[in-house]
Amino acid sequence: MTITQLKYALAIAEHQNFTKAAEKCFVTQPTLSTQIQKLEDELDVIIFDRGKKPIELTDVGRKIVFQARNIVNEAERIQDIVDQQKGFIGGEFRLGIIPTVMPTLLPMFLKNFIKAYPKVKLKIEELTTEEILTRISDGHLDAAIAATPLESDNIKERVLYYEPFVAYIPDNHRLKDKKTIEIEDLEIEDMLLLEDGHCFRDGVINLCKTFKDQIDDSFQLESGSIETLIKLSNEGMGMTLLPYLHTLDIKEKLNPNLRHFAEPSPAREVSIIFHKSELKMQIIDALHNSISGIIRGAIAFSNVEIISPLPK
Amino acid sequence: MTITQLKYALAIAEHQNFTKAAEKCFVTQPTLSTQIQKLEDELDVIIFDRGKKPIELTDVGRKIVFQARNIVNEAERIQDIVDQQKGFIGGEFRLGIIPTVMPTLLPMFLKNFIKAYPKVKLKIEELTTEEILTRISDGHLDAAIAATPLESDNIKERVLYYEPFVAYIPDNHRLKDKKTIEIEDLEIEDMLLLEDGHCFRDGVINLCKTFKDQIDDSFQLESGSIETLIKLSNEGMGMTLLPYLHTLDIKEKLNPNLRHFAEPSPAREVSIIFHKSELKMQIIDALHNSISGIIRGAIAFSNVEIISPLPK
DNA sequence: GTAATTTTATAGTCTAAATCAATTAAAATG
DNA sequence: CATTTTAATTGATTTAGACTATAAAATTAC
Repeated sequence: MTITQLKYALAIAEHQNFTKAAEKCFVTQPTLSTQIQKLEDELDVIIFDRGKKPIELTDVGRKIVFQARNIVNEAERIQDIVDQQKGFIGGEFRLGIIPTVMPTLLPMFLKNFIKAYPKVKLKIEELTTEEILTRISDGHLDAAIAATPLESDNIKERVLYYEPFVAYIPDNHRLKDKKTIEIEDLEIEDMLLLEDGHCFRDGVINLCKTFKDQIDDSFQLESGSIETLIKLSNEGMGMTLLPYLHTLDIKEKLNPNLRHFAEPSPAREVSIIFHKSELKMQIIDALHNSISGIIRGAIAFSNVEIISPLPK
Repeated sequence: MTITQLKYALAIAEHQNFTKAAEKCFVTQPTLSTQIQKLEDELDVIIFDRGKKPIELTDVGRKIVFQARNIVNEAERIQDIVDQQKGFIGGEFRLGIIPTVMPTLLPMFLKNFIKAYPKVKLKIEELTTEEILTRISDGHLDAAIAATPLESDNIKERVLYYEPFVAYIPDNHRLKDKKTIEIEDLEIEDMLLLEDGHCFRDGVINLCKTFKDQIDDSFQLESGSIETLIKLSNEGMGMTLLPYLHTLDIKEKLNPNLRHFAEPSPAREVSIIFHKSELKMQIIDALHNSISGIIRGAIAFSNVEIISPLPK
């Protein structure tokens, strides 16, 4: 049994197809066929059920592939150890970011980061929290930036910053004349919420929930972007809540519509999250430092109340 | 990087010697030399410092070998998964047993066990608790039978039975005329204790400690075997405590010297312990079942008070 | 301080294993 | 039923792993 064979098995399990898996492994398809056969012969079990199309794992196969994932992960940590020893910070790094963080945070730190760590090949994807969790678990992402705490078993979190919510009150809204908003003022019925893998949205719902127990989701409107949200709000669909960093680049003429909360401000916790195996930890540390440094100048709030992104 | 190379590195790290490691791996010494060189070339680090005799690990080398242990352990679990799937219970299994359990328990279950599981090649070693803990941690033992709880990080425990202590009171001892012994009767000064990787001995000391805070170890005598202990006791060196199973095969003429404790009897907890990775769990389960079944007839006590084997 | 011994590294050879290109076989699709 | 997709097979080629023999280096013995 070799690590290579296990990697092949993982690729086939993932793509459910020898040919595609072979491409991903940069070998020919017969190579995969023979290597998997050798593995199956050595263990004397059938791992893949070729009877079904697309190919499926047998029951043992599923367990073996799960364990193979562990072995391959642990094996990759050897290179990690060496990199750490050499102080080398580089290689491919796949980072996921949730939609409501992506457009504000990324421009702030990316330039600095690639300058500070030119050997790191960052591959950034905009993903929902849900997608992020599965992709960190299955090894397709090295880390991600999301609202926390998530309380997910296989995933560790390291807080980057706390981002207060700022209310956007359209003209003619009942709260228009208040200078600062109280949490008690929020009514889920006249609030526009952003669908964001449920995470930002659930955070806001939790905020209102403390004062309203019954929520009828059918009245809520969900939009795909902060910009749409503001436009809808301006057309009289209700007020909305914006993460603080988004308010920094809002058009100046709309600024009068922004209302800060009375302290402690409701806020979301934004963290870099990664698999508990702590693979590529040097790069995660580098990202952490890089982002923390940038954000320190932008967010000065200290007295905040964290809103959980989890439903209920 | 191959699993084989990692195994070679582990062997060399253990024996600090290429030649001896080669023998253990059933290959020639040049094979090890070249494979380790290939591994070092690929990772571009030096793992072994050949400058020193005996050979030493470099700092990175130590980390790499530690990780290699993880990888090899995880890799061996693949075969485990397959065995479990097939219901196969077999292969080599290295079991450690502490001295005060070995002579009584082993004859009781061994015959039955090898009959029930003929494919398991049991390798049994008599070891102290301390030796057992290091050998389970470094993978030289698959499991062991010892007094518990041990509260060791990497090790899981599964209780096999509770074994009460029985007092052995020599003729002319101050307690000779009591029918049953109370814990309060015990005096650490006239007690003979068996050195047993400190575990049985510490258990008894704990027992007395509840009534005496100061112990002067210089007065205590330690012997290597239960038989010697009884003889010394008979020569007026003091009373002693025997684990219940030992009293079953004591010579009949000495039986009058045995005194049971008033309930709840002080007892030791005897468990099968194993690495937290739960490798070869089917065999551990088989041993557990086998021993539990046998012991059920022999020990009928229920109202017991557990004495911890840990110092202090 | 040199000889003997132990231990690791190197060289050259052999064998087995891994991979590839080309082809066949089998299944799914249209 | 023909076409397409996909896995298995074949045979050649390259690579990797292991061996024997030997050299080099270090340690120990005398």
